[in-house]
Amino acid sequence: MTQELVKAFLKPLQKEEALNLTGGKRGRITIHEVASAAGVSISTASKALNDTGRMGAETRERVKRIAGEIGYRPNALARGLLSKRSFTIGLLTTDTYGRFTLPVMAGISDALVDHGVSVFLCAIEDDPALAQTHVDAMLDKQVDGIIATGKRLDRRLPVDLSNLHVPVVYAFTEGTQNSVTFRSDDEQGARLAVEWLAKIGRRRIAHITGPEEFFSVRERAGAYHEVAGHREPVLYGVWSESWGHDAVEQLWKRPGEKPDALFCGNDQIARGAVDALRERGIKVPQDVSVIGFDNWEIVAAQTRPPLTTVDMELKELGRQAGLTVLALAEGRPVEPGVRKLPCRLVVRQSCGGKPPGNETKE
Amino acid sequence: MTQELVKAFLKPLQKEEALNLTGGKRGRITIHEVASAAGVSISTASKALNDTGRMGAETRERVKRIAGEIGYRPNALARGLLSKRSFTIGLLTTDTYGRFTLPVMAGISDALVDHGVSVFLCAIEDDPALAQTHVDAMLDKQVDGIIATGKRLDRRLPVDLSNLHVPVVYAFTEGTQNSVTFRSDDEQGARLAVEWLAKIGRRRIAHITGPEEFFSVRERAGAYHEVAGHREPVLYGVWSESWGHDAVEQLWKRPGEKPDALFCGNDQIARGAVDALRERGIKVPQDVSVIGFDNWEIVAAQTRPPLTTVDMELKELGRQAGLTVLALAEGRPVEPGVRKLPCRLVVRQSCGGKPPGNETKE
DNA sequence: ATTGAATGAGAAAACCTTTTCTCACTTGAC
DNA sequence: GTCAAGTGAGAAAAGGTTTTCTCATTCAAT
Repeated sequence: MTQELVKAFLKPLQKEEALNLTGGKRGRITIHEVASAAGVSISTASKALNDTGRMGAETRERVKRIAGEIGYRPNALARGLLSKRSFTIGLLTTDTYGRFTLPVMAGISDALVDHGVSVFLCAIEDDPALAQTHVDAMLDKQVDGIIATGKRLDRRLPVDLSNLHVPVVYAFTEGTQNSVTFRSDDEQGARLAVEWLAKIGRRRIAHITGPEEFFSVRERAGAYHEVAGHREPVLYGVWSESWGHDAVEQLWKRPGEKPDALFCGNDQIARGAVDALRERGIKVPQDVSVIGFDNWEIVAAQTRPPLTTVDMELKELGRQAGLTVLALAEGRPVEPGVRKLPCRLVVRQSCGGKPPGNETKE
Repeated sequence: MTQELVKAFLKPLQKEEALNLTGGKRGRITIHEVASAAGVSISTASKALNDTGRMGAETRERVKRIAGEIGYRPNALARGLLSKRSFTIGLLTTDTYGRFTLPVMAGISDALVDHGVSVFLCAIEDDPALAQTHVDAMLDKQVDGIIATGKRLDRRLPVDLSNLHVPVVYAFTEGTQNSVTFRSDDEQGARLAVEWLAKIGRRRIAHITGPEEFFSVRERAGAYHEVAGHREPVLYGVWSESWGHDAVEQLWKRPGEKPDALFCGNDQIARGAVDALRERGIKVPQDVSVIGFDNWEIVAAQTRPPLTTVDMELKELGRQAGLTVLALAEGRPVEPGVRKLPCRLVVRQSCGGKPPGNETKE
């Protein structure tokens, strides 16, 4: 037993010296260093660190301890070369502004960081050539998968991802046949908003929204009609504050009874509407309730009064997209199709009805 | 000559068959496939594709052509393993909101995409553990460098990057000793704003800004005093619309002559100020000029009237940070120190003076 | 004809890690 | 005292690419 011990202590020293003389490399610490410091072979070191193979418990512990002490971290490139997994995914987005991409990104990162996966972010405007460049770069780097995201549910990315040999998941953008797509349930979100207005006693609910060619606009308008009926008009326009402002002008110029609630297609429109109402001396929420869509903090929370609005839970959407692409990368089966994630109502002060306080934060 | 040709055509075919039989691999196309398809060795294929080594022009062309035809793309992992360059950098940010990070990111990506470099985006709130996790993951993946960015010039990231063996560049956040840091020249930006107001004839310029503990607030206030003197007060507050609103109330409640211009610390404050002025029946820009800071499109362009504001050129800042980290990664020398990048005045309608039209877009 | 250089192309090592296979040694049973 | 089984650990291959070294051939010059 003593002999073995002596051997065990002599051997590493010899190797160490030899190695230090030859390879005074400035580079990172490799498993080579660990092995020689621990007086074992590379294979044993590897097996010790990965809890695989057969070896004495003492050896395993010693290798692990020494690896920790000298700060060994395995080279992901070398590991990936063999395992065919780079622990890297690509996020492709057309939303340069970041309004939708950032929460999605946060969710993805959040879901994947525990799995050691990093995310390449590539903002491709609507430039097919740029998109292709980025996709190529990602594939060269052996990404385990790609998540495509955009700023519109009904738009495709300017690059075809359908025949890649890595899994692709679509989030908040239109996917291809037989792909997995995550999107918000705008219908349910709109219903949530209108039902809330109804619940707090509003009866004349108008809907001011974006361009009718947006799929989500039509979906939201559909749900609005289902719940609110057809008593008040739907005003289609653009996604801007000034349109919200103008729409209120239009509504209040019409003869007859005025709406007692406005369901707006996004927070910017809602904000424009609130401003217009205030200018007309109409009190929000006492006289008219206003509800937005998106829960874009910077707009919704800074409006006076702060906007009650519908949150599309984009972070959760990103989280699920991340987990899904990971599952696909690991070969686990995933049912293709479109998954609609429910929206959530964020109650602030622009509707009245219920006191603030249950407002959930981002 | 004919014999050689025949040989050249026979050889690849034989090899091809052999390879197809043995290795019906589902994986990507490797240089192996290129070599056998072209009837040359791997080494020759590599040299042909990289324009290195000695070989006949015809061989080189043939290899290149065939590589193109069968869609060969080199495996960046394998390449990186040898070359010690992963053509990957990490972007670390504490700005989860993306207000500052996104333009910076766009600039970095823009500058580096041509060099084949991809960017890992890691949003670390203020969580040191999360930050360390991300940094470790990046280092494991052998990033060629790291860019650290934040939402405040005078704050450090919650993780120490000073002794990494990869280059680190700081952008819009405080760097460490002997590092390269890029930041906006807030002093010059503020001067730009105040001088513009003076130029269009304003004499009583007040300054409504953020918390005094922000370095950039003090810098901007300093420049403001230099140009405008001390006739009007500086109102320190928070970075919100409501503070802009309140500050105007304060200013107009005071006895005596009122300001004819407001230089605001950011666009949100400016917007709140504009709203407050309108509520008081004061016309912008006829009675009072208002100027913001940040050129945050979503706020600046949607304000009525649209805000004249100072753009910090964050995209350019990102571009330079990207090129710098690349230079460092390639071993080119870079002078350490803080580089201040000039701001740019974006003229919209909230100041009057000059008709709109020279507004530059993002 | 023989040498020398120049040319074209391949063999092999290297990068770092994981995994499979093999080998030597110990232990318990006969 | 021999055998079988079990145990601990190392050798070697693999992954895809680049690079250096070596070899064989050609051609010009002696």
